[in-house]
Amino acid sequence: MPKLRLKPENASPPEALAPSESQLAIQAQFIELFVSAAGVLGVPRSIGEIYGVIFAAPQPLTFQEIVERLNLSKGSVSQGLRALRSLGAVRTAYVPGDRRDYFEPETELRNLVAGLLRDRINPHLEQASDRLGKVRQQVSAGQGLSSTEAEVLRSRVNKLESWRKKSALLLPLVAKVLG
Amino acid sequence: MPKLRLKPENASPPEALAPSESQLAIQAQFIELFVSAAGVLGVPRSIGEIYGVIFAAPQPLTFQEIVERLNLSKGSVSQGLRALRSLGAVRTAYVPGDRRDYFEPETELRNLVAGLLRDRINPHLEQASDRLGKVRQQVSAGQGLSSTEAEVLRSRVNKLESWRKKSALLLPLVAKVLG
DNA sequence: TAAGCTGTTTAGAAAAAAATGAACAAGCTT
DNA sequence: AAGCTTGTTCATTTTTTTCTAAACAGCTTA
Repeated sequence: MPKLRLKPENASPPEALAPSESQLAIQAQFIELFVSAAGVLGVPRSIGEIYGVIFAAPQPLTFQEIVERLNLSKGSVSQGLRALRSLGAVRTAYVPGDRRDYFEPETELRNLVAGLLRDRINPHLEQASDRLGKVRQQVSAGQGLSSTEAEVLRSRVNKLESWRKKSALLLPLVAKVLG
Repeated sequence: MPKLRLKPENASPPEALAPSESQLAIQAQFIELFVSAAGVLGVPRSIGEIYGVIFAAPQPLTFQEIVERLNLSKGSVSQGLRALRSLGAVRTAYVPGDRRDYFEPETELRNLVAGLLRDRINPHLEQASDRLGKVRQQVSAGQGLSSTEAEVLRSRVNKLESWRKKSALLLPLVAKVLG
């Protein structure tokens, strides 16, 4: 008989028992929810699954538990957890006398949104600011444009500038409402 | 000598002349900007290009002009324009005596954001509401949970509910600030 | 009604993104 | 130090998304 890949059940570390059937059903619902959210946010499905399974767990989960419950490869889980930590969406919890990492969810919307803004939105906004300056220059210097054309282009650049300002106004407001 | 694929230059329809060099440079800058924005929003690059080229043009563009300026296939442009129209990001402009469609950009941030919310966010929020009800039910009915575990899960569900409420609060506010 | 435009649809190719799995590092334990 | 355990890295494979090209539909004019 080949190796059966049994879990070592005797040396009892402090991890959760195998989830009951109803726990599994609940977990599945949570995961669905976050997978759908991942779709909206444009992040990989697996990241939604990982956050979901952590969010659905009453206690912090180990890396190994995440891998087993989701049937994902270690590689995917490792990468997914890295992304989630960088967003501040999961934290590691310390468990005395256990070398393994335990993961628990950040549940404050304010902090989750802040992470998204920091990691995904802000860098692009800054880059956009640079580009916008460049466009403005070129439009000013523009040769070979009829004056009405030049006028339209200037107004387009001004529109963009006003978008930028409104965004800059909006983001702090978002933070405030969520806090 | 094989066919040279000349544009018929004699029958002069009301479309713009070939853009000058500086117009091309300006156009390129605008396009870069919107391609980058497409990245943030998670829409295909080609859609960013199409919106960009329309935004950069002092006059409305024809389908054919978009195809030529971007070196995209007719298929991509057709699909991209459909998506942009569905978002309300481009409109068709009527030109008397011309059978072709002319495209011009929606430039009000308020309307652009409204389109995104309508097409991309709202459907997911509604779906999330449904799922959330389901989870709540299952957590209430949940067997095989210790009472502390059940307590944590209930609080997680409540968190989700509060996220939903805050989002519902936030979206109108966004509309207001942008208007 | 044939022939020419204008644009749409869609099967399949090409490109991009995501997931896997095997090698590897780092830390314990014996 | 040899052998676990825990997790990371990264080259490769798989899956998904995006783009293309060719057929086609609907008008308009000859």
